Amino acid sequence: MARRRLDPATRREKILDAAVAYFAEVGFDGPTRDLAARAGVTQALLYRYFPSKQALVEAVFERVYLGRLDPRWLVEVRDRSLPIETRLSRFYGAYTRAIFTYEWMRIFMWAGLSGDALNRRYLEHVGDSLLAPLAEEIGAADGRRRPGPEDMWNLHGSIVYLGIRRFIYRLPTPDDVGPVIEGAIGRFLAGFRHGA
Amino acid sequence: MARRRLDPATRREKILDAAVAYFAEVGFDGPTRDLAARAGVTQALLYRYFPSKQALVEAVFERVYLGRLDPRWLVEVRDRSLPIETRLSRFYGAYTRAIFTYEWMRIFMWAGLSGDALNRRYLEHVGDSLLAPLAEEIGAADGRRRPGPEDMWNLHGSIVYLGIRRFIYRLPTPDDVGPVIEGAIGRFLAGFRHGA
DNA sequence: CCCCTTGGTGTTCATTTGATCAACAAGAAG
DNA sequence: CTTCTTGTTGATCAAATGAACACCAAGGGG
Repeated sequence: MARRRLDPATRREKILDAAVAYFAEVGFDGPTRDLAARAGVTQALLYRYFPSKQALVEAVFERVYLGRLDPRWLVEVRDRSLPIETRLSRFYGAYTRAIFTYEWMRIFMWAGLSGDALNRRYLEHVGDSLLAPLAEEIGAADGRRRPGPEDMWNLHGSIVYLGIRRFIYRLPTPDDVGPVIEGAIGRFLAGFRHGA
Repeated sequence: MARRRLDPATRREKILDAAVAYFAEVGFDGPTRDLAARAGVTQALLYRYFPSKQALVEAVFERVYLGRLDPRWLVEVRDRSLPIETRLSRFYGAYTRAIFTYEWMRIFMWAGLSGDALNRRYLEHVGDSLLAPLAEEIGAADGRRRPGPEDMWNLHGSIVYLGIRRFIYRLPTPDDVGPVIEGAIGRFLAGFRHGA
């Protein structure tokens, strides 16, 4: 086998990169031998950089989850000098740019099905720290009513489902998600104002 | 081991029932020994009723997918003597009663992630044979415009995501999904009429 | 009551898979 | 050029897993 020495830091990164792509594709039950082959490395070497497969999986989680959500998004959402439509569009534009990724979407779904606690914590965070402020801003813009949590999850789901169709089910979806998202937000706001 | 003889048909059904529940929970990589234990049967017996694990998995697919969608739903959707809101609510009421099940939702998602062809065919069917007629009826009721496919997927996703939150991510959701669905439909229609 | 069909079990096999370890060799240091 | 550190490999182990098979016994037919 071609034996090239890399310094531990970069080798670890290469393995992690391969692991993210590999687990995203086949799930966490994928054998470490196949993963090693993809990383261009022997299976034994994985265990020099990670004590166990579980540890490698957790490093993948960390790599994928950490630093995805930018706190500045919320600051901009609260900037009431802009119309609520614009703020929501910008927020979900940034949000989908962050998570509409083959790796993120699929690893999140594999982990969700497997019952990983990180998912629930992440989604509780979405509900409490993202959707709640959004609802508050929509309520403030409307002046009379404020969307409830289920209303907000409804909007959220209508947008996220586009990523699910694309990355989980691998179905054809529009290249540019911008207009679709703006349509969803526009309908949500208009529908919220006129009626339900 | 308690050895009770059942006629092949019922035994096969019992194994299939257990397999549906088991694979829904742990995914298709779950070992056949655990499945057999759940079915109250030896692992070897599985191979008397199914030639391979793959065959068992396919039998599970058949059991779960077949006969879920009722053609009568579409007939009722096209009954223009009723307001479009009512027709959509009834349709999605029936649809969610059919698929908002621990087993269906999770097996569908496991299969989707694994890239099973049945999923794509099912979703193409949803798009072509369910959402398209729905869009036509909404267009006819509106008189001027007709929602595009992405608009319809948007409505669909906003509703299905509720099931994803409940059964995939195991997050708390309202016991009665009726009002949530009606809210989503109401907002969609109102938003479609007034604006986007 | 006996027999005999066949549903069911216990055991075993070949692979696969996570993990370990002694040995090898790349490449910096002297 | 030699040496020594250590990144990397090939071989190997034990457990898990899909599958096969000889044998056992439940329970209907005579």
